[in-house]
Amino acid sequence: MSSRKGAAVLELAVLGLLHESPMHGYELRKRLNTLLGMFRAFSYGSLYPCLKQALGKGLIVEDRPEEPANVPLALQSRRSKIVYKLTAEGKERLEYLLTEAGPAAWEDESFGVHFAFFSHTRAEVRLRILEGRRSRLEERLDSVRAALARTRERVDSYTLELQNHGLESVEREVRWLNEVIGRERAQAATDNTQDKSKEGPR
Amino acid sequence: MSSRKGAAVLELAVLGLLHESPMHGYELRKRLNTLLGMFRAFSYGSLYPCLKQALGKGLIVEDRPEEPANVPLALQSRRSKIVYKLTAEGKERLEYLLTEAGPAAWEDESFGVHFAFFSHTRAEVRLRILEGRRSRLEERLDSVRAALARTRERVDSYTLELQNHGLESVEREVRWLNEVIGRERAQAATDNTQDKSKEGPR
DNA sequence: GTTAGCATGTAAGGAGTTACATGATTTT
DNA sequence: AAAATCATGTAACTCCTTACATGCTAAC
Repeated sequence: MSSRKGAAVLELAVLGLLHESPMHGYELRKRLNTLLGMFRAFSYGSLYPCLKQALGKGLIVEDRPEEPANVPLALQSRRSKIVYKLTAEGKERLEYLLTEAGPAAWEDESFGVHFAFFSHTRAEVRLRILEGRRSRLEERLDSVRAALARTRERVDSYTLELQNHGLESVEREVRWLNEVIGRERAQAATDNTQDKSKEGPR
Repeated sequence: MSSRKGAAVLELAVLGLLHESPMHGYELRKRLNTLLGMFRAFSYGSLYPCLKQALGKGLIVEDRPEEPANVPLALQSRRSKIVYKLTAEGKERLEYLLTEAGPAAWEDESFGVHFAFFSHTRAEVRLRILEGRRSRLEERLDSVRAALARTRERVDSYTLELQNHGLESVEREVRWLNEVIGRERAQAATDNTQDKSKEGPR
């Protein structure tokens, strides 16, 4: 019961955004829902507990605005903006989460968040996540296509329409992944040749 | 609040599939994940409890295969395929669920299932769901586009890439909805003129 | 006769939402 | 001074997954 697994996706998103700049919860949520707006949305009911937990783990610290010292305690506003910022541990944790290149990085719920912070991810890890995502989608395509081929007879037109739309959407995402992977590889090749002349620092 | 909300999506999918033909759980799950394979997947851990609940509500009945009467009880297999089939109440419930034309029908998680069974849905309800879905997506587009316009300066290239991909995916879905809506309207118009000559039933 | 796939189930728990409750600040 | 929006927080609940546990049936 002691070791929490943590709200993987939300935690990563929060740490990632706070890495760019300190923020308070309300703003964080807006940025979050802009960043991932097309894929998912979070409510305060999950954000604040997540912040609280991250605080408990020492990943972030509160930065409450200074009250002037001469104002009596009783009159100080009991509620004010709380700006959170990343600690060193938080940065470490963020880096760790970004380095995980397993299913946890390429499933539907998490892929978007991981991609959004690719700038902070090593090129090698990026490639593995992109390829993992691609094969995940291709598995799905294969299994649905196989099933479609098997059930040729029963054709409800709406069901078919939906499945075709789904197939096309996923095919489209695979093409996009191919483009991105292509660019990544080209980039990696360039970096490698540069490394040869410059002698790469790990 | 006495009325259960029920596992809306899964319940609908189960009733819808059982309406087409009786089936046992294992097969149901496979059909489910073919039907919605591109959008979501369900595990047995949610399917069986759902079936149990539907059984309790009298929406479906078990159809255990007949054991030959002369086999002693002790030897009868205690475990066999359980074929479920829809009851009259189940059909009513299915029809009710398919008639709901609110957010519950056009949100991300539920739209696919509702669409899949559009054959059993009245034309008027279909249109409202399709339009509801479309405006839901357009809201999302607007809000993300507005946010993008506001934060022009800060351009992380991966974040931007992700947001653009998301926008394009959703734009594509809107175009698809437009096509479907167009076809629906044409169909409705045809049906109306036919109704004039034939005097429509119910 | 043992692996692989078919088939049914349950307990514990994760990740999030909804609805509520409250306070502070800005706009009209 | 009212209304809108910014801001923080919690309790109860929902829907689903994971991991486990079991048994049957066909194929090798």
